[in-house]
Amino acid sequence: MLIGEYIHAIDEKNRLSLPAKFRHELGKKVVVTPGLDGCLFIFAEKEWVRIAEHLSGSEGSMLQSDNRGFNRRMFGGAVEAEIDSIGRILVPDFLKSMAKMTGKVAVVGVKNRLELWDEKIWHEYRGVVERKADQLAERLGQIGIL
Amino acid sequence: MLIGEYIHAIDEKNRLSLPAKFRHELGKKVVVTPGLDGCLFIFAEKEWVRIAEHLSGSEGSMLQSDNRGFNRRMFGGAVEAEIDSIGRILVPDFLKSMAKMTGKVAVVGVKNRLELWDEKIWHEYRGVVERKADQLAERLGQIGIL
DNA sequence: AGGTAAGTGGGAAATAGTGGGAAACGTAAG
DNA sequence: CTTACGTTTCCCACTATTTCCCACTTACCT
Repeated sequence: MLIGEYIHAIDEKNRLSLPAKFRHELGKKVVVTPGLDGCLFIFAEKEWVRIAEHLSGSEGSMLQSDNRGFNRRMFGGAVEAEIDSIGRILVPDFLKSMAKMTGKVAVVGVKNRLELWDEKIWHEYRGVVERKADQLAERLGQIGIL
Repeated sequence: MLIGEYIHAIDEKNRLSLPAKFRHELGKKVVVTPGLDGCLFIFAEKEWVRIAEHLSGSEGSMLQSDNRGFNRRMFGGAVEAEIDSIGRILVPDFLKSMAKMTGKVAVVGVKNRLELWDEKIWHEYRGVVERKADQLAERLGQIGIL
């Protein structure tokens, strides 16, 4: 399971080190796609296949036209990336700019995917979620944590 | 069952000794996550698996904004930590700063989890709860607990 | 009072992350 | 067809961080 948060640098050659902790689970090939809320998603190749099937299978769950748009963005923007010998991937310019990445990037494990955020945007986002304490507590209660 | 309160030091390498009393019940792997009211939660690995399963209940969750925020906090904020040979774990910087930890940490057993508090914040919090104790007791009585 | 267990701290070795340069490749112009 | 330039890919080296190991101190139990 992919969990945890790491701050890494993306350099002028668009190289990004994936945290060592994630490498074994990701394998050597990953897929980078546009994400939601201003981040990018990274899936292990296997997981991507599963997700892709699932997305095309969920046609009924939203309006047809919305579904088409979502799929075009997801699939059209997706890129295969090899993890090189020292654990880095290349993030193409168009994805890098979609996520407004400038230097420092937050690499966040969210169960079955990684998310890439511009560091500043990530911290703002996290702050917003944190302030919704009531909702958080309620959901934790539902799960049986509290 | 995890009960009791201990004050331990967290050093500049982010190492924190877990009280010996808790070690057997926790096993050798634990998961540290953001908690509520400014503390961190620690779960035994087994307990975390149970929680994660509850969280990943619905597959459509990725497509709903509230779920994304909640999952990002729960999974992105969580970290697996091995208890080393002398009973210490590493608390990553981002969690340490989320809980505003500075040197002394209160390690509190709360049934199925541990909570980590900055010592100062913990004592303030406990003071507030103490002052509300009468009201709490009355409520518990109404519910029929006491 | 001595022995054992627990908590704390520091140094050395290993690893991870970053950056730069050289080689390979492709493209375009001469 | 050749050459020059720009881009991409691969490889190496440096630095910072992390991890492991050992030693000291304190507290507790016998």
